[in-house]
Order: sequence, then structure tokens, then C-alpha cells
Amino acid sequence: MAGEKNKEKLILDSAVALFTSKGYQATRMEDISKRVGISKGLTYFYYKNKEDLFMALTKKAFDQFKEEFREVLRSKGKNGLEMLTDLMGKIINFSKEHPVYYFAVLNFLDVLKKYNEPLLRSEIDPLILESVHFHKLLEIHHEPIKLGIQMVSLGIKDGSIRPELQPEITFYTVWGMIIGFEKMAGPVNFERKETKVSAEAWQLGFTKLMQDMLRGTIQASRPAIVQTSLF
Amino acid sequence: MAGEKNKEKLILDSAVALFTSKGYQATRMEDISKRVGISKGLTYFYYKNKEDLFMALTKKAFDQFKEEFREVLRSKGKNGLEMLTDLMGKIINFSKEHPVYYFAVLNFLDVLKKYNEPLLRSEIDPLILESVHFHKLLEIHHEPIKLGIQMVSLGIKDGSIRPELQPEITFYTVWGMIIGFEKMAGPVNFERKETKVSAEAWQLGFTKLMQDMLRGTIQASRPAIVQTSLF
Amino acid sequence: MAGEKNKEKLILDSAVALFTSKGYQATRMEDISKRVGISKGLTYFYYKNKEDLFMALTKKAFDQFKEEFREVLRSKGKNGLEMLTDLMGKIINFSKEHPVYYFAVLNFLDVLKKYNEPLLRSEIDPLILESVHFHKLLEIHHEPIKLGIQMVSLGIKDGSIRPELQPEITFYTVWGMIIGFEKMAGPVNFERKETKVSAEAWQLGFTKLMQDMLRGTIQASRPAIVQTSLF
Amino acid sequence: MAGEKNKEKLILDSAVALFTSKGYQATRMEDISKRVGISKGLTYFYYKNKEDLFMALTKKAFDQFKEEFREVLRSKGKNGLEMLTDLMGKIINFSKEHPVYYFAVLNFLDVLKKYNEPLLRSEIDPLILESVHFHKLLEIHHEPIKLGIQMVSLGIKDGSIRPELQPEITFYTVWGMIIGFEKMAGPVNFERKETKVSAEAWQLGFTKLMQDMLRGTIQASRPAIVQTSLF
DNA sequence: AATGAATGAGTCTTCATTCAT
DNA sequence: TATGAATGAAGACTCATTCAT
Repeated sequence: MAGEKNKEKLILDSAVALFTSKGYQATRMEDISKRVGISKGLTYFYYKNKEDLFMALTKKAFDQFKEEFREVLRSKGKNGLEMLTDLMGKIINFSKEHPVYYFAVLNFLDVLKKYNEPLLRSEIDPLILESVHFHKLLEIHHEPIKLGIQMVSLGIKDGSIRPELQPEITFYTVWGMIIGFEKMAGPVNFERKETKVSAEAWQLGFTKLMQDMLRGTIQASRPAIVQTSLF
Repeated sequence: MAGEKNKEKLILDSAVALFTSKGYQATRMEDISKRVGISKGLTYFYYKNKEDLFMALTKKAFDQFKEEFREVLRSKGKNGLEMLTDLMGKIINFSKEHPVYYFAVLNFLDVLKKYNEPLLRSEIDPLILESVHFHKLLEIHHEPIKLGIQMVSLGIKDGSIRPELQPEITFYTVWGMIIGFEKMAGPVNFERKETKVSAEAWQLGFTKLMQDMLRGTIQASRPAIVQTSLF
Repeated sequence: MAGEKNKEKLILDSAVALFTSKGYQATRMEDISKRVGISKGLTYFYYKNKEDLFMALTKKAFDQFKEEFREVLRSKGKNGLEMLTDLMGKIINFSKEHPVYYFAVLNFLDVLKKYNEPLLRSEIDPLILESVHFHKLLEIHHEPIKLGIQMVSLGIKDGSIRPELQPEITFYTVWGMIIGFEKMAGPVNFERKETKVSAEAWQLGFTKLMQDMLRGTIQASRPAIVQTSLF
Repeated sequence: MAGEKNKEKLILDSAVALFTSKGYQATRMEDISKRVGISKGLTYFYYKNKEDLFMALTKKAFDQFKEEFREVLRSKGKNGLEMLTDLMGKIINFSKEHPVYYFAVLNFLDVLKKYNEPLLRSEIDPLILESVHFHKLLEIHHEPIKLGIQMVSLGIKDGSIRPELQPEITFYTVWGMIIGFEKMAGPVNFERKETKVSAEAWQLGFTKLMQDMLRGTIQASRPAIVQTSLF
């Protein structure tokens, strides 16, 4: 049929929807199948097992994630620091609009950490290690990061970022800041009275601090643009 | 008896050991009991269920975590920025030496986020919401954060941190950076060739960036101290 | 296959056999499965849980029970009072031959009582309220009773039962008598010396009393038939 | 202390209260102890086990039950049929005011039935057979019945009950009717439209039918008294 | 491609009961 | 009498996965 997307994709979409509303653990393979209107068996025909399915989903998440980076790089008339600022805003949005994708990305970082420490590799579910999609991810997961490093390099070139900074280290730091920012959303919203800080105020302050950290000479004159590009 | 720690504590220690080696999911309540040499029933006597046990563990994790903050604050002759630098190093060590505690702290942040968003609260396992320890955590979880904010305030007073910074926002940002740093350990170690950065180089660079971000006037003259205090 | 009854039914039969010999509580789901030669999981595939299974069994019990009523109504040449007398005998037999079914019917009456009293409804196991079979039972449980009421009406028409009696009330009374009769089997058999009454004598006397209670004008002349129809 | 009833009794009262609100199964020995304010161990000091406790409770239930019979017999100026009518009303009230006692009485009848059928005796929980209170019950359970039989005998003597009736059989029948009446409370209240009968109408009709069944010559002239004595 | 009946290992959890003190 | 920590057997239920068709 014309309107019928291929099953493989439909299954993934169904998984995303259900993981979003019920969480990974609580979602059963059967739920996913039913939502698509196919049988459990067919889902297993396309994906070897639940982990494999999740790795496939993670692959899509990384594609989408990378797309965010690309969009920022494509934007004309922005200097490096502005790009990083935009990126920050975009990723924070991404985590809100595609929480499952964002979760998948973070989860992959955890797996990766274990994968890189010989002692911990055995803790990884063998089904993950068997998944084709996992191995594909090993190949591509750093692509968005490469784009982020590019932004820093651009910033150094255009003077918006201090020239003495090392692009890789700098970008990793920014990326880490973003992850941490997102994680802190819970406590920040929860603090009361004395330590209370509104989520919005924090996002603004956080962004500014990031800029202070990186800023070269050029930037000083255009603070307004930097800030509004956040939204 | 003198040498016999109380069962409650022994159970928790056993849980920490097993969660460390096998992970939370893979550890069965019976394993925990056996390791202590008691019956399954007794474990349920002290902890209502697995979630409750984990919340108790999380409580201990926060206590320990707060202790790290305290130690930093107790150290004499350090200015605010140095304290934050020390704290960063301490937390990163903490995450390596007590991975389960660190995981528990982060996990609590995730729960907290859901807890604060009415739409997501229903996703939290009801057993968690029932746990006494969870409610205790709601009360105490911001204590370490308060200490961190204190450090920033001290730094502003002693001139090691820029006076225009808002202590709460600033500390949240630092704390977020630390979380993110830890998360990135995986990918950073994995990158190859082109983008490769050694973990050590990154920690150094990361720390320095944090300092740049916060630094007031005083600090410029003592970079050496700041760096060595990391280890 | 021809000779292979469907699993659903086999499971129910197995449950009846085991409930008969070991009682409901003492019978484990796994026992039921094993007796059929299938896995535990399959039993849960057909019946959501133990309560659901029991409700399905109760449904069958009511079907069978109703059949007893039907048979009595189908018998030719009997007047209403004779029918009720026959019914009494049939139900007493039913309780002996299908003790589990009889127990299920009585148990359902208990549940129904709670179901009808708002204050007690919460005492009913939620799994029962969730069972499809329970809701089916709510619809059909009065069918046998309707047939019984019919018998009284017939008896009034044919003169074997007093015309001033109200059919519904009268049948409920008879049905109640039967239930009570069955319950009393224990003590009656146990009484000694002074109060001793043989079970047979009691059944006969009981039946006669029921007839006395209902008898219209016609019946007086045919006591013999009424009595022999009991066995 | 003056106001302190002995523990044994307090435990029983606690059990009655909890069985009433939560049911026998759902009530844990610990709940019972806590409600009294004593330890679990002490409860086991007074009652060997849960079954033993329930048998003790059943014993109290029978004492109370017998008291109802005694009160009826003590009432002056009533003939036998009126007494039975009163008894009926009293027992129905008893089942509403002391549902746990009533349940205990009926439960004992079930046990008794198994106890009297050699094939079924093995189904009885051994703990019941071991209970001292169970054996006491075997001795006293027919006492209320004896009183009931007495009422029938009185009725025959005073002419309110047909002289040809056999007192034992007759009373068992009446007792059975009462049990059945109570059991039917559920369905009767539930029937709709066509077969609907109000609970009150039924109780009245039921009582009248019982009277019709037993009535001798005297009674005809005093129907009003008989009916009002019901409440 | 597609179905869905069938499997069974895996685990949490309950609670009556005991016993050292 | 009195405590309450400790036991451990018992059992319901889940769900990822397989496979005959």
C-alpha cells in the first residue's frame, strides 16, 4: 500500500511511543507488536531481541541527534560561540521533545563506558554485544561530537572563543555541561525557599557561564544576540 | 556483641557489594541475604522490598556524598575556587570508588525529576513512593548542594570567584559539569585517532575551564595550587 | 485434532479434579498445569490468574447447575410440586457428585452478597472484580432461579401449590431450604443418642415438610409419587 | 490493673474486629497482636496457632449463639411457633451484628461435615484437629440445636405446631431454612425487574412460609403477634 | 513474511511459626 | 509471661523468546 511505511520502522515508532509513556522495562514486546497491529513473532523477525530493538532505536536516536548538530552548523552568520550556544538550546529541547532518544543516547554512553573498561565489559548484556546495531553505533557515535568540535574550532578561528583552548577538550566539556544541566532539572525545580532558583533563570545563567568560560575577544560586543539565540 | 555490626547495615553492605559486581537488576534479594548469612525473610523484615532497600542505600549514598562536601569545607587555607576544584576531584574519585553510591545519587536525580513533573510522577515505581527512605531523601537531598553553594559564596567573598556570579546558579552549573564529565568518561576514552584525547588531559582541561569560568581577580596568581589540589 | 479437547477446557477439568481432592487453597497453579501436561505459562495464557480461573469454573458450574433445573422442567407428567421435589433431590445429588461446582455456586453467592453491599464490596479480591467470567456470572446467575420460579408458578396453576403463594418468594425460600439442608449434613450426621436422626430420615422428613409448606389441594392424594421421585 | 481484661480475651476481641474488617485470610497474626499491644510471641503463648485461635473464637461464637436460643426460651407468654419465629429473627440479626461469629458457626458446620465423612476427614487442616477448642466444640455444638428442638416440642404440646411432626427433623429443617435464607441475601438483593423481590418482603414471606409449614390449630387466630415478633 | 500458542526460567514477596533471651 | 528477631517453605505471576504451521 502507498501509505504503509515498512514494518521495521513502524515497530520502532511503536517502541518509542511506548517507552515514552511506560518506560523501557515496563514495555513488553507484545505491547509493541500490538500497537503496530502485527504479531509478536514478526517483531522478532525484524529484531533479534529486545536489546537489539533498543540498539536499533539508539541508532536512530544518534542520527536524529547528529541532525541537530548539522542544523546548527548550517546556520549562516553565526560565529562559533553562538553555534555552541544554539547547540545547547537545541539539545535541551531535544531532551524534552524526544526523551526516549535522549535517554537512548545517554544510555549508550553508559554502555560505552563499560565497553571501554575491560573489567566492566562483562557487565554488558551479551545480547547488546551481539546486536548489529550496537556495532554500527560504535562506528558512528562520535560523529555528532566531531561536529561539535568543529564548532569550537570555528569559534577559535573567528575569535569568538579564546584561542588558547583545545577544541576537543573544550567540546567535551561543553557536552558534559549540557548532560549535567539536563540531569539537574529535577533537583533545581525542587529546591525550596533559600536555595530556590527558577528553571528559566538557571538555563540563562548556565548559558552565560558557558559563554564566559569560552569567550574570546569578539564576543563581548554582542551579548544580546547570544542570549536570544537560545530560544 | 562488639564485633557484630547490626544486620541492617550488613544487608546494605552486602547489597552494595552485589550491585557493584552484578548490577541492581541482576542481583536477587536472596543473593543479598545469603551473602550476609541470613534468611531472605529477615532482609524483608528490615527492608520492605527491593526498592525500599535501594532507597535506604541511596540515603547512605547521600550521607557519604555530603561528607565529601564537608571535608572540602573543613580544609583550611583554601579559597572558594580551590574548594570547588577540590570538590570536583573528590566527586570524580567518589564515582570511581563508590560506583554504586554514585549511581544511586544520579538515579535519585532521575526519580526526582519525574517526581517534580506531575505528568511523569505516575511513572515512578509505587514502591519507591511508599518507601520511608525516599521521603527522608526528599528532605535531605539538597544538603550537599547547600554546602556547594556555600563554597561559591565563599569564593565570591574571598575574591577567587567573580563577584557578579549568582551562587546558586553557579553551583548548579558546576555540579552539572561534574555529572556530565563523569558521563563522558566512556566516549572520551573510546574516541580514536583524530579526536582522541586522553582521560587525564581531559580532566585537567575540564578543571581549568571550570576555573576560567568562575575565576575572579585573586586567582590568577596561583594556578599551580589549584591544579595540584586535584589529586 | 479430533480426540484432543481444547486446552482451555482441559485446564478447567484439571482444576476441578485438584480442587476436589486438595481444595482450592492447597492447589497450586503449577499442579493444574502439570496435570494437563502443559506449562505454567500456558495456563496463565488462558486464565489471567487463579481467581479468574475459578470464576471460569464457577461459570461452568452455573451452566451445569442450570441444566439440572432444565431437566426437571423437561420431565413430562409432573406437577409443580413434584418438580420442586425432584429439584431438591437433584440439587442434593449435584452437591455430592460435583462438590467443587456446588462449592463454586455457594461461593459465588457469598461474593454476590458482598458485591451488593457497598461497604463490603472492597472486601472482594480485586482480581475477581477484574475477571470477565465474573461479569458474565453477574448476568447469568439468576437463570436457574428463574426456572425454579417457573416451577412454583406451574404448581400454582396446576393446583399442586397453594394459590396464595408468591412464586418468587416461595422459590427463594425453597432454594434457601436446600442450601441449608446441605449445610446441615455435618451436624445431623454427628448428633448422638438423644438427638440422633439418620440422614435418610431427615431428607425424607425435610422433603415432606417442604411439601406441606407449599401444598395446594390436589397434592394430598398422591404423596407416594412425590416421595419416590426423590431417588 | 482493674480495667485490664485478661490477654486471652483481648486477643480474641482483636481477632474478631480484624476478621470483620479484613477477613480471616487477610488478617495476619501480627495484626492481631499489634491491635492488643502485645507481641506476636505472646499471642502464640495463648493460642497454639491461627487455626487454634479461630477454633477458640468459634467456641465463643457458639456460646453467644446458644445465648440467643436461651433468650427465646426464657421469654414468657410465647408459644412454640412464636418462639421459632422469634428465633429466626434473632439469628438473622445475629448474622448481621456478629458476622464473624456467624461465619465461624457456619464454617464449623463445614468442618463437621468433613469430620463425619471418613474420606474427607483428611482434608481438614491437621492443626484444627489438634486444637483443644475444636474438641470442646465437638462436645457442645449441638447444645443450641437441642434448645431449638425443645421449642418445637413445646409448640407441639401447646398446639401451635402440628402434632404429627417429628421435633428433631423439624428443627433441623427450620435451622437449615435460616441458614439458606441468610445465604440468599446476596442474590435476592441483586435480582432485577421481573424477578425482583425486596429483602423485606422476602423475610416476611419466608417467615410466613415457615409458619405455614409448621402451624397447628391454635396459631390461626394470632397472626399479628407472630409477625410483629419478628423485629 | 506472518502467526500466536507454548515454554519455563526467574523472583519477588508473604506470613505462620519458632526460640533465644 | 513477654519479646521480636529470625526462619524458610510456599506460590503466584511475568515475559522474553521460540517454533510449528
